[in-house]
Amino acid sequence: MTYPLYEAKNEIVSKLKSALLKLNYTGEIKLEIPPTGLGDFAVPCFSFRSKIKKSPNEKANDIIKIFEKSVWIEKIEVKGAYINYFLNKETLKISTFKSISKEKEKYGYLDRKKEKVIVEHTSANPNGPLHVGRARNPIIGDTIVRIYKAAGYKVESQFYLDDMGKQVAILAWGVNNLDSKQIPKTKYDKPDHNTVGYYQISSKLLKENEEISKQIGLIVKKSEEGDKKTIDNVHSAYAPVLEGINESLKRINITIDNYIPESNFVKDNSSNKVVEILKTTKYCGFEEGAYYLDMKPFGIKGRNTNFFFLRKDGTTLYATRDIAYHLWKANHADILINVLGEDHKLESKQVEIALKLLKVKNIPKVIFYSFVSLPGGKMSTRRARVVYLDELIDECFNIAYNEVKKRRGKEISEKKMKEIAEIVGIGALRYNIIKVQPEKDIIFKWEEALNFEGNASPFIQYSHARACSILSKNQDEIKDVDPILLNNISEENLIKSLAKFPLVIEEACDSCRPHNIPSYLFEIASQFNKFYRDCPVLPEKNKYLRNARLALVNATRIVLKNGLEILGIAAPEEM
RNA sequence: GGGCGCGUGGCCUAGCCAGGAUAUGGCACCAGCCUUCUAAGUUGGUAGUCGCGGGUUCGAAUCCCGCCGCGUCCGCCA
Repeated sequence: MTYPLYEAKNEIVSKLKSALLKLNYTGEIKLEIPPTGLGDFAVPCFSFRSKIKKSPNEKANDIIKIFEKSVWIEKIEVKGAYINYFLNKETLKISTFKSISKEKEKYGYLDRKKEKVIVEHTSANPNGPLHVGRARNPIIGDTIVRIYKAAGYKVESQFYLDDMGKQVAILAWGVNNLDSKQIPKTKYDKPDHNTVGYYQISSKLLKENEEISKQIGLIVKKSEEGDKKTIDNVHSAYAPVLEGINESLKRINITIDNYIPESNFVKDNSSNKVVEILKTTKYCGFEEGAYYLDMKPFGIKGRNTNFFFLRKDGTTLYATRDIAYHLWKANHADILINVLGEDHKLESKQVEIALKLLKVKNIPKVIFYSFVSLPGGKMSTRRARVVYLDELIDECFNIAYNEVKKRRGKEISEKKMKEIAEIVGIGALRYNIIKVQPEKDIIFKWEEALNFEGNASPFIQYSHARACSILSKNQDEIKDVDPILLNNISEENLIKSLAKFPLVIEEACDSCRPHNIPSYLFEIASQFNKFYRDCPVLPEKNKYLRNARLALVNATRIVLKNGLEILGIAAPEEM
């Protein structure tokens, strides 16, 4: 499928190319979006070179002299060093309407591609419920999954399950040795919350009691040696935690396609194969029976640049198994994306270097996010200084519920109010996290997380509900739609923005910027509300104009719904 | 000590990768707009040395160098 603005851009670029050729100008063509009122596309002429010395303004004038009008270009202007292009409004209106009404729930989505993508995200230690500190991970990850799907890729999400480490060993020891009476009751009757107490108590005991510390160490060692009984025992300890995590994720519209246990790569011996190859590289070093790679030649700096991949007792380390996992992933997909906390930056770099030494071509693209911290500092499951994701979800629901009750309490049923509150609350949560660039620090403040006004999901959902409300009140068939009749400035701006949707998806995907989607949807919702203010739809007497406006409302509804879908946020028909 | 990331009105944030036209929007605050399609909306206003100092350039929030602040990492942990 070819979307309207792609046609327009192609036309400008190809005409510009031939103009430059004729004039003997050289240089790269950059299409920009100019400030409001100066046209739809702009080309700066600073960088064009010519034999005779001329100012950018003179060059721009030379170019537009030989530029012909066309289907897409209605007007060309020179302002300073810029050529400003004004699109033919009729062409834009007609083709945008045609495109949206043809593609419907697929509008904006890009052509199917052959490549398969694996997105690894969340991968939390299954020792307790997800907390807000790492809550960005599933939300960023799942949004990336949805963006890549919208961009036409086949996508699989994976949760790398750390079933061998010390964290799960501590948990397993607790489950095996502690009496359930010792475990404090939690306010959530959920398997992950019911289990985390074992972890918290045994990690306290671990510090105080050397014998316990030894026993936990033994669990780790046996796991790493691939002892099936131990691995199964650990599995039954963390299984309820994982079940609880899954439940929470499901509530915020996230499902993981596959859980990949770390122990797989010990069982199948692939981590040992990684060790054998790494040992043969010239960067390999040996220290008291343990093996490492010297990372200095690869630009890694710090107190200690040795990257150990084999202990003196012959067992592998977390990073070694991670390398084996990536080796496996590289053979199962064309594009790999990892969503990781910023604490994994060094490890991720070490894995990347090792993969290159193993001649792996398919190196993952990694999105690092900064931790969400509390006003007093960072969160910690061990010290029980946490806000759990479940608490945040419930708070979002409660606030949303109060809002719905305040506004609609007299009109709609309790059940309906709860449905709406769930949709609005979850939306607010996901939107608030995804609208900020992953690498920015977030200090978690309840009043900000739960602000439902302005640039927040309820605003967008509300606009969608408004559109649905208008459409549901219309009894007549929407036919003979003539978009050319829509010449109010609010209508024209809205149509232009609707036309941009595919470009936004492409950009969000190519540059891995999930936060582009929320800002685009905010733009659409704002413009729709301005249209709503300026252009009455149902009361409009002229039936042709009324039909065209109804079609515009429907087109907006489609874009809002499709866009919210990419964010994993439901689009309610009423609020 | 070193590496990496971040620093934009009182608070939050876009733009930075690919330098370019009056720096984007939101929250809060002030003043308006509901007998008309849901006011979770909308109009206007107050508010900015783009952390600081240099440099490159016709032009720097954007690129380069130095410094400051915050986060994070530098385990035979995960």
